[in-house]
Amino acid sequence: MRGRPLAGREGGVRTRSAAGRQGLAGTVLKIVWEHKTISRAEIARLAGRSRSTISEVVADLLRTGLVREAGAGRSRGGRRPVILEFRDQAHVILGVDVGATHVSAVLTDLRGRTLAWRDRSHDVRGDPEGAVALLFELCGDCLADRRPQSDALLGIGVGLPSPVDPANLGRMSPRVLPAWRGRNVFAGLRERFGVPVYAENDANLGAVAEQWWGKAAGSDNFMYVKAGTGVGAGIVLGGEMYRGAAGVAGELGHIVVDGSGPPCVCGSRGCLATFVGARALAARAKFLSRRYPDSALAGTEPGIAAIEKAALAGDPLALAVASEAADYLGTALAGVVNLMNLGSIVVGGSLGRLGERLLVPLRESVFSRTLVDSAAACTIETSSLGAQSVALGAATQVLVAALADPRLFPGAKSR
Amino acid sequence: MRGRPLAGREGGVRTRSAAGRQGLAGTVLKIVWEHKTISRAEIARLAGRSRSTISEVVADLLRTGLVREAGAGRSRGGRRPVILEFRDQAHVILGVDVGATHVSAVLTDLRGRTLAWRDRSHDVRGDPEGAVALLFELCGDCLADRRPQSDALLGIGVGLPSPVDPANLGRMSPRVLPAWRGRNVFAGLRERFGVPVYAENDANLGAVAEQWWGKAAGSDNFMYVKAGTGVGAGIVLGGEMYRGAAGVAGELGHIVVDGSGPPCVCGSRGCLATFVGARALAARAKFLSRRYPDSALAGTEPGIAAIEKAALAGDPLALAVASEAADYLGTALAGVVNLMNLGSIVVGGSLGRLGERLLVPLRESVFSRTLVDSAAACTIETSSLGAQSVALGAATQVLVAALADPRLFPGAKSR
DNA sequence: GCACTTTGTTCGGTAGCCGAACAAAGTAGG
DNA sequence: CCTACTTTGTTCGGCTACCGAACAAAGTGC
Repeated sequence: MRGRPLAGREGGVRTRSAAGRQGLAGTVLKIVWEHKTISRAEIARLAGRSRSTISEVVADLLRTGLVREAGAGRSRGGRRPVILEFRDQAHVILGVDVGATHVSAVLTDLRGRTLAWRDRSHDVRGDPEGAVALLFELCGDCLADRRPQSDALLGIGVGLPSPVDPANLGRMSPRVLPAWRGRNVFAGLRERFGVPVYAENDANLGAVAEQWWGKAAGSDNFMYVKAGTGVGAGIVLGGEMYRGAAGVAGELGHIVVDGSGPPCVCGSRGCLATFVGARALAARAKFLSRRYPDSALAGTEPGIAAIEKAALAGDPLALAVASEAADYLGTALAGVVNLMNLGSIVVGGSLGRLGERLLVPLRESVFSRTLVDSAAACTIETSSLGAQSVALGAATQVLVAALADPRLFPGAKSR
Repeated sequence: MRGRPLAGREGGVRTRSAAGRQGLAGTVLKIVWEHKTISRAEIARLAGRSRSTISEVVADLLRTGLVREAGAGRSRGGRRPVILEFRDQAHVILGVDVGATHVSAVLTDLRGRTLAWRDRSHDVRGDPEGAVALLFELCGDCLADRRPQSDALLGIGVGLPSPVDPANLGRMSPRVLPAWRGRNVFAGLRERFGVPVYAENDANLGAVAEQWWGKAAGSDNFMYVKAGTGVGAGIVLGGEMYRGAAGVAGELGHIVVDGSGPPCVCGSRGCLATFVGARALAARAKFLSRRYPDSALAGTEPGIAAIEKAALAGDPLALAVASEAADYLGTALAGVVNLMNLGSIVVGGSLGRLGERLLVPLRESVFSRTLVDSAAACTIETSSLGAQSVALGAATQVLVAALADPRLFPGAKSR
């Protein structure tokens, strides 16, 4: 949004949405998707185009099978409108989540509904070859699950625990999965299943999932925090994924929250990651266990999963660890909220699964440190999408691309 | 940039710039402006349009007087091109900077060159009525300075030390200048000078100035830090000004840099503002003066201006204060660089005027705390625009709007 | 001198969208 | 039930912005 002159010679009053790649067809398709059922006249009003134009575009969409006519709607004082309906089942999408220690895949329809789901533990870094085989296997399994077998596959989305340059998928950053370098996994997927493949960073996909199906719906400027093994973030600004100058934006873990804290791998001291990473939480739990001899965790070597479970059961030691983590996380997030004036923050990953037990101390920590304008604009929630979050986001990015450009749907006229 | 399918059905290969408000005319005008001199054929290649189309648009632009033909250029192996030239002197722009304790105005041509400059100290909050009168006076003075009197005024930009909602100038946030509420200063300016008026937050305008005329030129994701009385920032992401969910983004001063530091007005402890604000620096200088009895500042009650002057003269006490401030500022910026993966940071305000004396410790502080990918992508500089920075940015925002939509130029055909 | 480029213009054509007009199908008020 | 007015969706002529082919003018390089 640029500044406007007071002496504004107003341009068109119409709300022409910033069309996606394929202009009007994409705009209209997205409107139908959003409303599920809608008439041509209503689309024309929303898109700011004439009814005649919309009629033409809709005729194209009807031919793709994505949209169908479904009887007459209620009159608004004149002829009854013909209701158009988005066909959620017209295609299916595969979403794959490759983590550090697991591979999972989800099959969804065009409304993000889960049709099949597979999750398998695997040491991805230790056995990258096996991970690729597993990835193909899970995809095949999910596809075998769908009933009529006839729903065409629209595409495959892949989430990776690494920065991804979407413009340059062929050459992946070798940082996280060195063994994947060279062997182009994505090209393999594309050939095997005969559909486009999209890849993206996992935290970014968590953000996409929240934006479309979760707590961030309707928020244009928000951050998804993935607090698991490490602390990462997916940032959506102005409704678009923000990647930064080199595509590595989202390193939330290296914001300083205590200048005199322990040293961090990044070279600084007291980084957030030294307080809320999985290893830090485990160490802290062990340290505190003397004070909580009754805790279920006392005397054990608790992992992140054990702490999560204990906290959900109300274990005081686990809650103390979570509360401390929330305070540190909140300190970092407060700075971000002040600087970026975010509309919402959604916390996912293991910490996010604690729900209210995390949110109460977290909100307290953030809002006690933010300026009133920024605080008022920002809501803080935990994710409700669970372990499928990243895979769901991976599927969603395929949906996003196809809604913006209906030509990507198999069977759509290509020009 | 959205993710792209590997199986890309490539669309147009052309580089159609994301046209501004007025489509092709704006795109072409901006290209001419950027190249200063350029041929029609070259424009066609850059804009990804046919030569016939560009010829037509250029014919329109020639009529506005913004562009003129200036002889023949060098042949590239065929007929010699007709060189088009952007007329920097076709119009002038007024930029106004209303600070807490001063009002200044600059008159520029369309290349950002200063044609006139006025700066006056004034207690704006204490005497808002007087500030408005002063503002009108300085604008009039600047306009009286131009030689031929014939260059038409294009518009007036105003910078304010307060969040500004550019979509809603009539009602300003009453936070900073309560007395300005109601009396619509902008409407007054518009009527007096008969041109559009644009307003914007001062830190944002500093960023605009750096983006167009300063150290951030060419950077799409950068932050301008205004370290003066307070610590604010103007953030440009994806080439566009970032405002946040409620238009108040940029509060850099309330990032925590020391969890056990002194309490801050925002409710937190150890905020950046408690270490590098004008008041904090003065207090710190006083405290340290015992250790530096030889310092020019010892025994005085140094203000921010005195510290700045002493530091530039090499005074050890002032340098120590600056160095400490740089360390704290760097801690906060490191977090931002990690999270946002910025391409560059430009420091302005009083701290920025210290140049290398600030940059050496600041860069050390930032880069010792950032991950290699983020550090490699980011350059850190001090502003070279000096006190005119905000006023220059204010003028520039008018230029930006007009280049994007040539209809805003007086004399341009309105359709 | 000749073959080949490049530039800028002219001109017919097209895609995308609009608006007027219209028939179909409704509502609301007497 | 009849009349006046709405709303919907389609048809159709037309406009705007742009393209591409063709061309003349003006160059280069061998």
